[in-house]
Amino acid sequence: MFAEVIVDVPAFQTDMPYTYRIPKEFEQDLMCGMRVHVPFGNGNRLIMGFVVGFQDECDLEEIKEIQEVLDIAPVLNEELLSLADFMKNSTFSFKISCMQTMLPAMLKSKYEKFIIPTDESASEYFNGKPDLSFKEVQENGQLPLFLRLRKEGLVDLKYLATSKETIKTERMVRLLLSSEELSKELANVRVSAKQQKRLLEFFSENERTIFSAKELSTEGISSSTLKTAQDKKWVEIFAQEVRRNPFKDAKILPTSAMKLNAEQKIATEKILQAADEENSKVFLLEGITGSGKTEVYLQVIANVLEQGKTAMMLVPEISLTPQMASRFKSRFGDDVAVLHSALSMGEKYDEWRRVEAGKAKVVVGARSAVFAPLENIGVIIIDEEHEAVYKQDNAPRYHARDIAIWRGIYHHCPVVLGSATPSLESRARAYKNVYELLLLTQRAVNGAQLPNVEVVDFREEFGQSGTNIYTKRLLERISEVTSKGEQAVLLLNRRGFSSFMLCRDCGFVLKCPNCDISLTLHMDTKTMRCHYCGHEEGIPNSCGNCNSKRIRYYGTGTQKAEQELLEHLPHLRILRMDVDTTRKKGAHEKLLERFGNKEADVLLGTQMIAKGLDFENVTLVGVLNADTGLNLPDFRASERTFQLLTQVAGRAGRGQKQGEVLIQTYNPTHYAIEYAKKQDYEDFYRKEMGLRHLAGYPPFYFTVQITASHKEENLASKAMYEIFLRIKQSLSDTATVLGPSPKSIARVNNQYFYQLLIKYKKEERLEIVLKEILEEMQQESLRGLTISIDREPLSFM
DNA sequence: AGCACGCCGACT
DNA sequence: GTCGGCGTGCTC
Repeated sequence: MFAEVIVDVPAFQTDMPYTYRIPKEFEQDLMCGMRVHVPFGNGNRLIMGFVVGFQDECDLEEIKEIQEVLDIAPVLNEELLSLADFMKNSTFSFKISCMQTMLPAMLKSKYEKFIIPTDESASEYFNGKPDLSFKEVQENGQLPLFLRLRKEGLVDLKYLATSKETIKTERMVRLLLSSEELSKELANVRVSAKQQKRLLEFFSENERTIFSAKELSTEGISSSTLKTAQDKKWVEIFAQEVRRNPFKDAKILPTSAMKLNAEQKIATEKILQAADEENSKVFLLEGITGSGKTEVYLQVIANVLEQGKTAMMLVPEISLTPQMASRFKSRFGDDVAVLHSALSMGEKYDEWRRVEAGKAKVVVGARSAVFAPLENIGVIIIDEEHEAVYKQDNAPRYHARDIAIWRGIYHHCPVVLGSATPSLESRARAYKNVYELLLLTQRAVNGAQLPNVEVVDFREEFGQSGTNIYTKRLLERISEVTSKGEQAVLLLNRRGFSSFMLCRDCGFVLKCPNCDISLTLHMDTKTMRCHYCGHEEGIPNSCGNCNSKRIRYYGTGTQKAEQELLEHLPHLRILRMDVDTTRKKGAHEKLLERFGNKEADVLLGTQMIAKGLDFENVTLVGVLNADTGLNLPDFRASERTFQLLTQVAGRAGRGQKQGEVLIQTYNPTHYAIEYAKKQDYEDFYRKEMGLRHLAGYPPFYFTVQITASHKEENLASKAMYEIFLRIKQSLSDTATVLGPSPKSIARVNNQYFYQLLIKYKKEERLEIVLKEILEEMQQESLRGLTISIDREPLSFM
């Protein structure tokens, strides 16, 4: 018997199954979707691979044998295996990358290399150790020595592959004595053995016979005491598997379903009807902020669970919306698995395993949770479907929405895309009845109204209030609202900005030595860091160009905004929420909890405060600078600005009290701001669609971005030009190609980047042509050239 | 990706 | 002469 294996070598030449002999002892049990370790290549280094098929015979001359089987059950089921095929084809990426992306990082293998003696005469170099780490030998500069020894046949290389997965265990103590034996031992115990006596007493006072070592230690029974007791055969110590539960300290109270209004009811019923009919249609749930989309999700999921099915819900980044996670936990308790980036690798793995074992029937998570190994899915929901984070911006460049729709078809279940400000792509599909549109036009809380929005023109205020962060009008409103005991949320829009260092004398900006980009200031680590290659250096105190000491650091701006606000309104209690204050695990939740407990009057923060906050005492939302981001070279700049303003405006007036929103801007007449003021998505949609139509952008056209990179600039540009010609001749005349052009950040990690953008309506051969190009560019033995293809890119920078 | 092989320039 | 630099081809 032979197995087909996809090996962990993400490269064009190896992106295919390799055949391996199955050891006799695994012939019966090896299944598709299991992980194995196999020898690969000349040196027979060990690497991980996934079994994807079987063969009875194989006519290859040399066949190697599977070295180790890592799983007792497949980690990728049949569905996910065929999803990997879909992903590979639609994102132009390697199969192995797709498969790895679908699994928690803990299931990745790590590889190590050792040098071992093969002859006694070599033992003098090993200091009595059985082997030496290759890496350490290399770092010590001893590599040439050992390479020579290897040529003489005295040492050899040994490869080791290990799965990272660990199962957390806890030391448990079980009493082995009956109650009679216990009292006997207690009577006999020596007076000097105080600790042993304490342990016996503890067990005789308690009914339970099993305690964790941790519990006992809080009772003052140390682990050395336990060891002695174990030697005396009083107790047994054993390891028990424990779940790394990210919610173990959270206090979560159960909640029950709320009453739905008429619109919510219709939406819920339509979705449930599709679920009943096993209809894999896609709904676009367009509901104004505060219209109770979440309650619709919750009731749909509750109903689907009652039918014995499972459910999945994606959110942009759950750590940003802890309120959402706890809302799900409150309603569904331990049926919910939460998967998001703030969890540790172990926590993610344990949540994943609960899903895989069928113990969790609802998955709530960020982008990659779309691959959760749920079976029998009854509904898939994507909240805030317009968010760009649903698209992964490195390979495989998949969009969670596409994966969700694929899985919906596989499971015959509906997919719900929810948003107050749908992406134009989705809204246009609803218009063409590809998706079914469900509208929520009313705020769910009885009597809650959409807030009044006022636009304040910054230009008229310039220099008046002694600050260029706040207008007089906004300061007045903050003062008034907070004096009534109500709260305010202030958004500092940082889109398209990062913190950098600038010399006031010569204008020098500190840049990365490897990439054409300025270094970003990180106050938490006190370093300047490159976001692209990870290069790091200390914060300079003089200019590297002219030696001037007059250096200015442009921070996130939140500190400055806080400081200036305090200068004007010194009595205010301000909570600042930005990268600096939310770095620590759980800090985000804590800040929000404090704000919810009214420990502060004002919550001041960057984009992260725009989403999902639901505090009924917030009656004022201020946007300090609405314009940032409007002028980015991105055709979605207006859409993004409109979305952000609408989202943040939706934080006001969620309870009975009327809310108000104040938008400070230099562009009061820009349509994104005018429509945000009216909170009118539909009008914005029509206006923006008109502009996209004129300019020939999505959703009227599909887009594909091709990027070529090489460490020699002319080779990158030459390759891109060849690709351009090749594409141009194979496209119909309804398609256009923009470029080729150097990327706006032309050099990253000492590689030069060139790109082009294809806009097309219908090109049936495009996928094939792109695959051909990828292959050809490999075979031209243009070494060091990397081509990447991004379908429907969300950023053109 | 990463390993071995093989072909050239810079040293003992 | 040989050590080790990197370009080339291949991995069941």
